Amino acid sequence: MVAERAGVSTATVSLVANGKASGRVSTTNETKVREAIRALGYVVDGIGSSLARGVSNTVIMVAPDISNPFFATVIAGVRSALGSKYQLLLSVTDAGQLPSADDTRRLLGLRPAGLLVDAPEFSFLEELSAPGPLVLLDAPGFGPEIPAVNLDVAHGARLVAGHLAAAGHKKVAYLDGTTGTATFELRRTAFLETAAELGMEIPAGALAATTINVGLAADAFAEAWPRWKKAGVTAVVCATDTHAYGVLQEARAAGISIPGELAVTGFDDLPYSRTSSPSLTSVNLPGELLGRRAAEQLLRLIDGEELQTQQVTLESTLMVRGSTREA
Amino acid sequence: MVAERAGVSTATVSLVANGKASGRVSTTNETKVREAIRALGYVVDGIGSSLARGVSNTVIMVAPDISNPFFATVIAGVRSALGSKYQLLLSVTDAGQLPSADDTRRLLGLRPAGLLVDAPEFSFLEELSAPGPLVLLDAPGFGPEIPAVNLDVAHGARLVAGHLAAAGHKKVAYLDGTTGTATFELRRTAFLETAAELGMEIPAGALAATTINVGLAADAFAEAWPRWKKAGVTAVVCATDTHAYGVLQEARAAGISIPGELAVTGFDDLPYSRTSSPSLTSVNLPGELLGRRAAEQLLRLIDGEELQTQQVTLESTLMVRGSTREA
DNA sequence: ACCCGCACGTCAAACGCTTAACTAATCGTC
DNA sequence: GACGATTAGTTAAGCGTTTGACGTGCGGGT
Repeated sequence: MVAERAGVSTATVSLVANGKASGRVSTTNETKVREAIRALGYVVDGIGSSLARGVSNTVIMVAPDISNPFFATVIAGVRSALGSKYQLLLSVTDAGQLPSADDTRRLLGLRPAGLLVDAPEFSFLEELSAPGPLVLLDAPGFGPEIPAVNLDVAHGARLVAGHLAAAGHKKVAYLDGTTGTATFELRRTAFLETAAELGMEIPAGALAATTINVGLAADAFAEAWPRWKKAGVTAVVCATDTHAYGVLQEARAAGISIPGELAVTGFDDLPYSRTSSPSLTSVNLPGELLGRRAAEQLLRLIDGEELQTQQVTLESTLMVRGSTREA
Repeated sequence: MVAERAGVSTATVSLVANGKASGRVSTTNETKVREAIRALGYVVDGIGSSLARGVSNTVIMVAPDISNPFFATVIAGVRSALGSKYQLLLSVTDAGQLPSADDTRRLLGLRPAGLLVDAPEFSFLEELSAPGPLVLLDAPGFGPEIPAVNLDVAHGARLVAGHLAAAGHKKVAYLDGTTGTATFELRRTAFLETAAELGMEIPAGALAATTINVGLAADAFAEAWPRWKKAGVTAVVCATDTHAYGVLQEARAAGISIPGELAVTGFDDLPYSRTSSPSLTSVNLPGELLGRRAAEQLLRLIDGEELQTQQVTLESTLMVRGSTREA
């Protein structure tokens, strides 16, 4: 044990190890303790410490969709804001699955200092007895009483509509993502509304949906294009970049000139969109910022502060690239 | 408290909650306890439980590179093998960074039932006093005494060489990944060796390296291609699919016909490789299996079994596609 | 009747740490 | 030189479980 090696009580060791030594421990003893800690490679036992304090120094982030490259940037933001005081742990669910209530309960049993939840749908958190500090990421559609940091995807969708309208497109198609997901609902409705306001038309049948997958999107586009072309569609708006990749690929295979014959837009601005050919016009979502802000809010909650704003919304930006603009 | 509501002691509650009731608790009491548990929404406190048992029911996986889509499949495998007995938690490091020794120590302070480490380099684990059950993923170059599940990337590289030789390629270029990383070293040396054995030549200057990034790979290829072409190179082997995407993109931009004028191969078989155009010949690595096997080994270690094989190596397969074969 | 074993429960120690409360010693201050 | 204030350090009471050691009845065998 560290205590005996340094010739002090465990209380003193605890004080030193937690940096609460000033005014309680003499410098001589402090160095002795540090010395012993180093020599023995002692690390404060997180379990014991958590039990005594009633809470761990862990922040748990629940995420459903780890394969999304966007997610990595969110994590980076979270980490940078969290610093070294709290240890970030990720709990992932199977792809596309929502976190199970059971799993979540067990997570709470670990007594995290705070919880970050990045799940589009999440029905049961409210039921949980004492959730403790909690911040939702990119989860619109929850009450304003629950702290969240959201992305203004509706705004992004309006930017896309504005951009295409300004470029003179009259008839456009929309390739939707998984229906029923909040973010995709927002993207679609905002786009359709704004398009209508700006005098653009979405011909009958020019709205298709598919799950997120390059190949499926390519198929969906291949199937729909003859109809769309006949209807006079000159631009296709994709609910996510992944869809757009499929469209680009299929369009190239079919010899459709982009953006000459058909303009294509994406959403999410995944890394590949910068370098694809043609490069993809897309709505950039500030992932790193999303993570950072969420973690900052969480830290405030952990410190017992009142949040001046429960709901934070981050703007998205339109990155205009080759798929909608001649080079 | 559950105990008083059911009119029993906490000991009895513990027995029931852990399924150790048979032979110790009467059925009447057991149902009473279960009833109380349900009514109160009681969940065993992980912290208290971990302290008492000396170990938590958590498996921690350390991973450096969460943005790699390959990683998601590994996770899926781990989860499926782990089942619901252990809770999987991920500890990610900043992109490209190795886990810091300090972080790792703190993780051990959480008393995980086991540790899964997916880091190409990891110098200090051996120093850690009592690491407990530990399995390394895809970390060749560690001693055979430390349990690991590895991917036979060398075999994959040989398959690539064989495939190209059989297709009649005489002069090939190699676009390497970050040098110094174990997996890339293995890929390169295995490829170069086999290529030589099979009578293929890597002309001087036909070996370039770049970090993993589509754009950088494209640049590197653009810069090197005139030389390579002059040297008679008819195929370029990429150390990772990401590089290959850059090459494909640049080649298309430059009007190089693939695979007619130049064959391209990748490595990792990322999801996009199936659907790119042309589709990419690549070495498929069994990510899901990697995760599953590693978790299975870990479970054995946790149960105190001896491993019959400390080191497991999983075969990779060559997926021959359009980038090396006319359709 | 008596003893044994069995089924059912509870006790209480232990896990490793934190922290309020307390003691002891030192130091000014009047 | 006595007293409060300050500083340094310890004691011990938890935190919420788990689990081996103990009862305590009760039925069966002799």
